[in-house]
Order: sequence, then C-alpha cells, then structure tokens
Amino acid sequence: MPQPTHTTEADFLAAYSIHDYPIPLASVDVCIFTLHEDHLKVLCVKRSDHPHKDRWALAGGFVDIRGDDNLEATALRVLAKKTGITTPYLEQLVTIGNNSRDPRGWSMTAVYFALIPYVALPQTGSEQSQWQDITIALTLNLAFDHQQLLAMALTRIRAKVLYSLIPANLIPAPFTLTELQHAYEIIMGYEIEKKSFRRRLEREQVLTATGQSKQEGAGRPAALYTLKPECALFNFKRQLDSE
Amino acid sequence: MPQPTHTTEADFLAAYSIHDYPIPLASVDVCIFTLHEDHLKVLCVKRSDHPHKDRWALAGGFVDIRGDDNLEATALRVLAKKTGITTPYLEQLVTIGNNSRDPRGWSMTAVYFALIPYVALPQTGSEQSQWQDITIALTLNLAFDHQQLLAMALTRIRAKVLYSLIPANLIPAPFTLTELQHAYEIIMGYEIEKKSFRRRLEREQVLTATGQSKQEGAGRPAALYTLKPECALFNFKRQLDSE
DNA sequence: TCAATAGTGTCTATGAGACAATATCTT
DNA sequence: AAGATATTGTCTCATAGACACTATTGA
Repeated sequence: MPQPTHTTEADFLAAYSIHDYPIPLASVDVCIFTLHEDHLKVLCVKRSDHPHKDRWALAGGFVDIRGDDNLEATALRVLAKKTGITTPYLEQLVTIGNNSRDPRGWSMTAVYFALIPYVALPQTGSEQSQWQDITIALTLNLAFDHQQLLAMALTRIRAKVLYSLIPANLIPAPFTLTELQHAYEIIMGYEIEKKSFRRRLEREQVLTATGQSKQEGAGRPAALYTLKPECALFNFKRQLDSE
Repeated sequence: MPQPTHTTEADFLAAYSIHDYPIPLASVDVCIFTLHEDHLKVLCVKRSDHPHKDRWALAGGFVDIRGDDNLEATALRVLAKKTGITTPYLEQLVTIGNNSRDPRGWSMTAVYFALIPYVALPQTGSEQSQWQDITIALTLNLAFDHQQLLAMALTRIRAKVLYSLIPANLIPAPFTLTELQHAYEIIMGYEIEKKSFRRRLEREQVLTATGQSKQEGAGRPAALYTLKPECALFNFKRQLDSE
C-alpha cells in the first residue's frame, strides 16, 4: 500500500481516507445474563432480518461511529434497547474477527457480557427478545458464531464465580446472604458450604448491612445486604473448590 | 438506517454494501515482551510516518482483510515482521474503540500481548524497533493510547504471574528451576520462596525434565526442564503471595 | 413446643511461607 | 576442605471444607 509522503501530520490527515483500503465490519455482541426462577438465563433475540433471518441470536449491533463515543457505549446502547437497563455489570469478554462469521464480509465483533437483576423484557420494535434458560439457549443453534460466544461467556462466568462477587449483580439488592449464596450455587451447579461462604464475605468486608431484614416463610428473618460499590470488582485471593 | 426488504438471504447479501454506513478503522496492537539481562522489556517501534511521526509506539498494524484470516493472524503477522518469531505465547488483552485514539478517525484496535524468549531484533524496513526496559518504556510518551495499553498489559501479566506459568514463555528452553524462578521474580518485582515455588511445579507435574543439566559457575549442576505443551495455559488454583 | 430458616463455633485438610539441612559441583 | 549453587525436609500459618450447634421467627 504505497502512500505519498507528507510533510506535516495535518497534511497527512487531510489526504487520508479510510476508503483507500477495505476494512472489516465492526460490531458489538452482548451476552445479557440474569437469574430468574432458580435458573441462569440469557437474552436471545429472534432475528427479524437477513442474514440468519428467524434464527435466535445474542443481542448485538453495528458500531455507530456517529452516535457511539466508544465500544462500551455501543454495548450499553444495545443493552438499554433490549432491557431498559443502563447501569449493568458490563465486562469485555473477547473480540473475534474473521471472514467466516458473517456472510456480509470480514467482521470484527467485540463481545461483552452484562449481568443484571431480572426484569421483564419490553417488546420493542420488530425483533422478539426472550430470556432463555442457559441449557435451552445452548441448543437453539444460535446465529453467526453466537453459540461459541455464549459458551465462552459461560466459561468466563463459571471461572469468575469461584473468586469474585459477580453473582451479586444478577439479583436485586438488597439481598440476604442465603439469596446471594443461592445465586453462586446456580451458576456453579453445585452446593457450597454456608460457613465458608459467609466467612469470606465477612473477612473482606465487601457487603453493607442495610439494617433491614426479610423473612422467608417461617423461620428467623435474614439480614439484608448490598454490595459495596467500591467492591464491585473485588477478587478473593483464594478460590472456592471447583467441585 | 432504512433498508429495503429482501426475500432471501442471497438476495439480501447481493444488495449489501459495507460502504452504506461509515465504519471504524480496524487495527491490532501487540505488546511484545521478553526478558533480557534481568529486565522485562517491551518492543517499541519508532514511527516513520504520520500520525505521531518519530514517536515511539507499540507494534501494530491495520487488519488486512485480504491477507489475514482472522485477528490473531494479524497479530502474528505484526509479531513475525518485527521479531521473526512465529510461535509465541499470544493472548488477547482488550479491545479499545473510540473516536479519540487515532486522528485518522473512529478506531477499533484489538490489543494482544506476546511473550517470547529474547531475540536480537532484525532491523527490517524503515521503522526502527528496539527492546525497551519496561521502566523506560513507561516514560517514552508512546504514540496513540499505547501508554495505557502497555500499562494494561503489565497489569495483566503481573496478575497472571501469581497463578500461571507465563514466565516460562519469556526464557529460552530448556531452563533450570532457578532460571524460571528468576523470571517470575523479575516480573513480580520481589523475591519468592524457592521451596514453595518448586513444590507447586512438582505437585502439578507441569514440567518435563530433559535429563540434561547445566552448571552455573561453581556449584551443583541444575537439572534442565521444559514446559509441557499441554500445560502452557495451566493455572494454579492458589496464588503466590502478592507481597 | 415444633418446624423452618438464619447464623456461629470449631475441627480438619490443603497448600503457601520460612528457613534449616543436605547434596553435588569447582577450585 | 571451602565455597557455591541445587535440592529437600519440615514447621508454621492462613484459609477453605465439614458439620454440629445455637438463635429467632411463625404456627
């Protein structure tokens, strides 16, 4: 790709056009997770248009370089459109770029995952979106490479659950310690020791007691807590047993 | 962005042009690390052209959608061009996309870091590349947002050194346990206990003894090992103390 | 009082840190 | 033998798991 030589940067930029070279499509896909009725769910969208019309897919969209200040803004726009939620836990998972994932051409997608407390989905626009149980979603033959992206997101979440506080982002606050532990157990797929679980939280002082309590049927009321905002990204140094 | 409706996917794709919408520039940047003379070094390139002409930068380049099968191929191409190395440890770090990082326009870059044993740099082409000591590199006022990218790469590596085998990728194989431990210590910035270090390696059986040994001046010869290929991505469950 | 749920006490097991002791080289 | 470097033995400490025990509520 030979280029003329320019004396100043301004000179160079004035002559520069991105259309001199073909460039990839740029998109963002978001695995939006929540917990509902004792199951981990992911938001799936029924595609209303080509390509892969009428197949289920993850939430996603092209980067709008006029409207989106940055990649995260694209992710938040996609998320807000589908769920109405504007302050999720949002983490970049991976970026995939190749010529085979999208029939429209060489495509580069930044994949994020978002964790939110359950909300009923507003059905906006022509695309139908739905919370799908994870085990179901993995059998839906999702569009593009979304099956693999979802699998990667699950792998990441199941790794992080062992040493982070991410499940706190999947349930409404305030929550009881039992509710929080239950969120961990649903993601992990097995039960953990109540005492170990509480000891870690206590030792690291990552929760705030609201002073309120909540009663589950009969039995002693449980204290309610919130996650300290400054501890949202806290990582324990030692992991829980991986079964 | 209104679009006509198409009956079939083939119909849709035939009418599709990526130039209907403006899209970001797509690039890959690579923090190439090595260990040399008891220091962690990063490969820096003196930019021979605008923008940021004559400033130091990380290795990087635009995605070539005709030549690169995928993003990793772009990273490997950049790496091979600068170092001649084709089989590095290569890990995706983060992807940054915004309108401010590159004066040429909205730019999306997938950032990788590569870990390689030291090699003298072939000086190919017009751009001068050099191994820079990390502490120096952080003061070079790198081009674009490369200062931040380098800082992120360092953060990632210093986190992973506590529970992974990544330092083994920075030294030539085979290596002695003392050499490997030294690689860890350079990255960590403090010394660790020989016994703990060796115990972990022994317990997890992640190294292969070559049967050879190597003598460092006077003193007992040290056994030589290589990293088992299938353990390249092994993670210890517990971390070393973070000082 | 009993059932149910929340919360605690405490013993064991694992694996990291500390550091002393032993082994195998060169000079 | 002395000095240097490699390798191992073993005690201590921190933290997770197991599990029994106590606490507080409604019926």
